[in-house]
Amino acid sequence: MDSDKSHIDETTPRTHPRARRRTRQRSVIQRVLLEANRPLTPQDILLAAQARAPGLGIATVYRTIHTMMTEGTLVAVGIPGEAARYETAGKEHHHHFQCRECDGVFDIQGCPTDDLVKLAPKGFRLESHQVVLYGVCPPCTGMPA
Amino acid sequence: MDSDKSHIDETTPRTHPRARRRTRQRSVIQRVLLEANRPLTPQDILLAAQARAPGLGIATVYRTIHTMMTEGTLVAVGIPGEAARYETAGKEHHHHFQCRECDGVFDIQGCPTDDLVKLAPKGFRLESHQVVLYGVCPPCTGMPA
DNA sequence: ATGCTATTAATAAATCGCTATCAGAAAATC
DNA sequence: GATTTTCTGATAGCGATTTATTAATAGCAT
Repeated sequence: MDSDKSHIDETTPRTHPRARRRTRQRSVIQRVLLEANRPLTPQDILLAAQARAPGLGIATVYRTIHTMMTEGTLVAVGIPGEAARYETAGKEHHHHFQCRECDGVFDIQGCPTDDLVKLAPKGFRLESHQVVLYGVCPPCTGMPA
Repeated sequence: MDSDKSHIDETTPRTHPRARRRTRQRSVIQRVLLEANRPLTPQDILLAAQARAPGLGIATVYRTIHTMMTEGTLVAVGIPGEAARYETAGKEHHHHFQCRECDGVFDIQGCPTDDLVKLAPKGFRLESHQVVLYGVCPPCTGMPA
């Protein structure tokens, strides 16, 4: 019984669980993130998920975020001066737009990568970049969604 | 005594002083910011300034930052996931590079503004933008400064 | 169904960045 | 140099975000 586990190579030291379980809370949070199609704050996630999983706690949101980040199914999106937001991994290279009215962050496509690469001065090894556009989103300009 | 002040129009409600004094601490902090030529965190400022003003406290750094921001001689620079940094105002439009080794932030010149403007999707009113390049700075690549 | 254990909700507590407080130090003014 | 009032340093406090704790709940394998 006990010797059966002795050969298991724990190369991935898990902070949390060793065998994942499919819980209602986790499913709902994952669905919220998938359907949002834009980066959400932990609070955003909590609010949206509580509609489908009453009683959901903020700690579970953070735990699920960690789990998904570890799995590689979620990535953090940082916006200057803001708490981290999270969006599903696997999207193609893109950047973000933040509305100064509602503070919402939206995905935008396209990127003048070549032009940005040229900005790196001599001696600086460029590895990645990030663009954030600021302004007002359609709903906040009075336009219908 | 009291009536003398009654005619003063306090249109600018000062959080802090009304008549600035030239103190050693303030001079040193301002010099640090001017000579840095790149955005510094309050902690950066504190460390650099303490060399020239022993005993300098963090509160004074924050106070001076506020004072200078109010004066318009300092602007805040936000880097995703980082505390605010500050650099002297008046520079022309530019962006920043952050070293993932030392976390230092450096000014870079040039900006493909036209290309970035095109990224804003229909219905989004673009007002400003920010570019952050990530990589390794010259000193951290082993190169001499 | 039962048992094992991952998971959860609630909440306490730790961080972090920044601000307020206040007595003493030090500019500016006389 | 004495006076006045700003300025400073030390530290407590605050708001926001994130993590740890813990007893109870609920997947999942048997």
